[in-house]
Amino acid sequence: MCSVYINCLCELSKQFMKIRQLTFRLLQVYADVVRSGSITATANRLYLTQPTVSQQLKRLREIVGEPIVRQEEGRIVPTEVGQALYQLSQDLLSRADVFSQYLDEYNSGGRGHFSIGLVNTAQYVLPRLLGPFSQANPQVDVTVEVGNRQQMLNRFERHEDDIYVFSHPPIDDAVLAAPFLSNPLVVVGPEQCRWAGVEGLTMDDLKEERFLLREPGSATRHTFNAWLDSAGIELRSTQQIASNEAIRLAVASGMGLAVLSRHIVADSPKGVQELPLQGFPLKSRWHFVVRRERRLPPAAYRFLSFVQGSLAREFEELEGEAAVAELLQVLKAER
Amino acid sequence: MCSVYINCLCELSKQFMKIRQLTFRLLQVYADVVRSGSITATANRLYLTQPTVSQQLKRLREIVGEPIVRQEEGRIVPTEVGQALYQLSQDLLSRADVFSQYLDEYNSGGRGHFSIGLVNTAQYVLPRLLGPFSQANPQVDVTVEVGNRQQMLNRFERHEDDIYVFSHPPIDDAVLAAPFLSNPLVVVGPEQCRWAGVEGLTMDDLKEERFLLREPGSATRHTFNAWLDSAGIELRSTQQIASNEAIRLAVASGMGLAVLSRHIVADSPKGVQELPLQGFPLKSRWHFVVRRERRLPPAAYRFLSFVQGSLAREFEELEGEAAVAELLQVLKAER
DNA sequence: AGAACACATAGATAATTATCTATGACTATA
DNA sequence: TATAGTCATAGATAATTATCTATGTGTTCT
Repeated sequence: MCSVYINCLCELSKQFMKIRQLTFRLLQVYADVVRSGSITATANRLYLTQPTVSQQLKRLREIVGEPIVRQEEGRIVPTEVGQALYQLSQDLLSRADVFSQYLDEYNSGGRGHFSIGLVNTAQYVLPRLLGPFSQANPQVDVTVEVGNRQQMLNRFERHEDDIYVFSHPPIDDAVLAAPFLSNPLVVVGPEQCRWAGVEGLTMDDLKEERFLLREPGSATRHTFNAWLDSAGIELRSTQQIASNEAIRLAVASGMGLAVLSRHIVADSPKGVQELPLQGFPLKSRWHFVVRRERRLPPAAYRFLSFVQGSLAREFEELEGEAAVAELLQVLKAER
Repeated sequence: MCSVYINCLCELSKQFMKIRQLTFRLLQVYADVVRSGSITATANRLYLTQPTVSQQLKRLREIVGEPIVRQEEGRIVPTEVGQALYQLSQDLLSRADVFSQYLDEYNSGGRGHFSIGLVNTAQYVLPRLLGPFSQANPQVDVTVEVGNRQQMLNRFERHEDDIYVFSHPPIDDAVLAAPFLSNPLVVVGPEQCRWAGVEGLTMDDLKEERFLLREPGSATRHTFNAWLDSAGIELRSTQQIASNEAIRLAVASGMGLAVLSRHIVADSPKGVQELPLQGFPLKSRWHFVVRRERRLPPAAYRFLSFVQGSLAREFEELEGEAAVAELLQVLKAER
């Protein structure tokens, strides 16, 4: 038995407490005995028999290596060492208790940490969900990661975040996705765009325009391309710009038109306007994406619940709310 | 099995940590794993096998109810809960360590408490031992009880103190006594006493004098009486006074003569002087008295050692030092 | 791809712990 | 001085824990 080695090391210096055998149970029992001054009373309170408690005390005494209580006028009173031990017990037990409370909070999701990875476009709406959530759960600490679709896919592959937001969830069996919010894509032009007032505007009218596009990995671009393909249209002139914000500014300064999430336009409409192109807005939706195998931190779960409770109210997204509700169901079942 | 009841209470609220099974050993192992980031390394360091450590972690995980570590790039890293648990471990272990140190100090006698019961007369010399001891051992807290012989005997009977000092130790098998310091009894008279210069002064000369005596229980009185008896002398006139100090003052004011410990006269010689009566000083000695069955607090043991080391030096009491050394031997053997 | 390493799991066993019941000893109190 | 109450001890047993060895499963480095 290996324990021999270590015990030996301890035994040599003789007077050390045999700390390795010390359990919180013993301390609990001991503390109660000191408080009640009676072994029998403690036994009753803890649903034990009196000899059991006596023996626990004996064992604790052996662990400490010193008498810890004595009987005095019918009461059990701690010796000097016993008093120090009692203080220790109180101290240790209350600390363990604090930890236990922390665990509770952690499990309820009211405390802790989770990280969420957003594709660029989503950063315009997620704050509207995260803000109120953080307000309501100040002890929860959220990390928000933002990147373009490819970067987010990389993070996703490496399991780096707890929740992801994609327009087009990666196809993967080990993944759960819930479309929680519609993300209408609209065509935007500069403020004084000549197409603005045109009724029944079609893509045909715009084919001479230059279109400013996100990089090929981008979901917005992908959706737009798919639509162009299905409509059999090819753009005459395009230019690639890496950020939505840069695109908006470029559009405002008259460099061309663009397809953007309507949320972006709503968020910062300066210098641009939505054009009433037929067939638009293109429908698309953001999805919450979580990995099946990854145990979702309770705080992340709580966030999803929170979102589920506010989509209908704040965003009139009944479908989204239902989808998130279903996601939560599945997660709960798998826990 | 009774454990069922309590477990049930816990199980109902579900997420609580199973604190009763938590041992310090587990925390030690866990803390080491977190520090080293490796199960195998910890196993080696603690002279265990790798599976043993793995299983300890598993058990700890079950106790906590949450995953506490995960493997990440070959290292074991704590989860969020695991980090909190690690902090807890450190905290608890260091507290237990402090207690362990306290125990050491207590056992070495360098810290703690003991009480010593003195008969009145001894209070004139014991401070000369206790003072330096306290100075050298500031963490030791000594209670000194003082009373007349009868009062001390009562305390002794009730096991109220750790060490007693008597001139005449109570006869009791369960008692160890070491005569540590001589206590010469001398006859004293007022400063201008006519007997002061007389050569070959005998009791016969003094039989007309009034003698001021302590109460019958007193050792001083007892010794004096025994001497009177053996010399076949009966005193003409006596008066009983309860305290040595009061007797000294009474003698100084000419109320009579008295037999007192020479230490008292040495301590406060004002108004009195020793008379050169033949046969005096009467020999007597103070004894340290301890009960065999009572476990002497280490601090008390340390005090006796201290005394043993200073008697020869400070009091030229070689015999006393030997007697205390012997006492310590016996105590050590009985521990 | 193969070797080396790190961890997990299974199965076995010895040691320890947690309990109980029964009984004995001591101590107050009626 | 009975009597009741409190604690200690003994003896028995079930449960848990601490270990090991052997083996399996992934990573990581070459």
